[in-house]
Amino acid sequence: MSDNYWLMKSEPHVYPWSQLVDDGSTHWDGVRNYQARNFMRDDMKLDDLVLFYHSNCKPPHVVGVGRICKEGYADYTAQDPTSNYFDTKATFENPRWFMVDIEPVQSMPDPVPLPDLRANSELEGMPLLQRFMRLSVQPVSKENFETVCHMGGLSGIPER
DNA sequence: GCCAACGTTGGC
DNA sequence: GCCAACGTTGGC
Repeated sequence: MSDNYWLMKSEPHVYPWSQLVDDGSTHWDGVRNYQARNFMRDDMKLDDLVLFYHSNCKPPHVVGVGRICKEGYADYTAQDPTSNYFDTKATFENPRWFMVDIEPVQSMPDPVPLPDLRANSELEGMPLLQRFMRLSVQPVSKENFETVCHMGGLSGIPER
């Protein structure tokens, strides 16, 4: 099993954690950034765990742990002219954009606000906490992942 | 709602 | 292939 850990951002007014819990799983469409795409296409593996992060809210916070339940495949919204994410350069042969599927594993009993993450010296160097870090899909070290789980009130990294 | 940083686009 | 203009992100 791969031992990669991740963080994915979602704006709660667009797609909140509670929606993922209700849906049971979702496809992570609409990512239009090459670095984030490459992570999803090349590096995210089945059963990898993901910190689900609510951005663009007060305060931003980590709200749950998810799991990759389908590895990278073509983001079909790029080929759908009616979609907000339509991209004229995406074709069946060369889909250009990729997505994964994610499902909820555990909700954080105590969602972890960004200021708390910043205040924890154990998380120094965590990509999320770097200035002007905009990547919506980013790697997290196992150590950092476990620390955030503890801060959120979990006993450790969830079973998958 | 401000705005800095950064990614992308497109003219040349 | 440079680079200015533009759009987006996302914390504050």
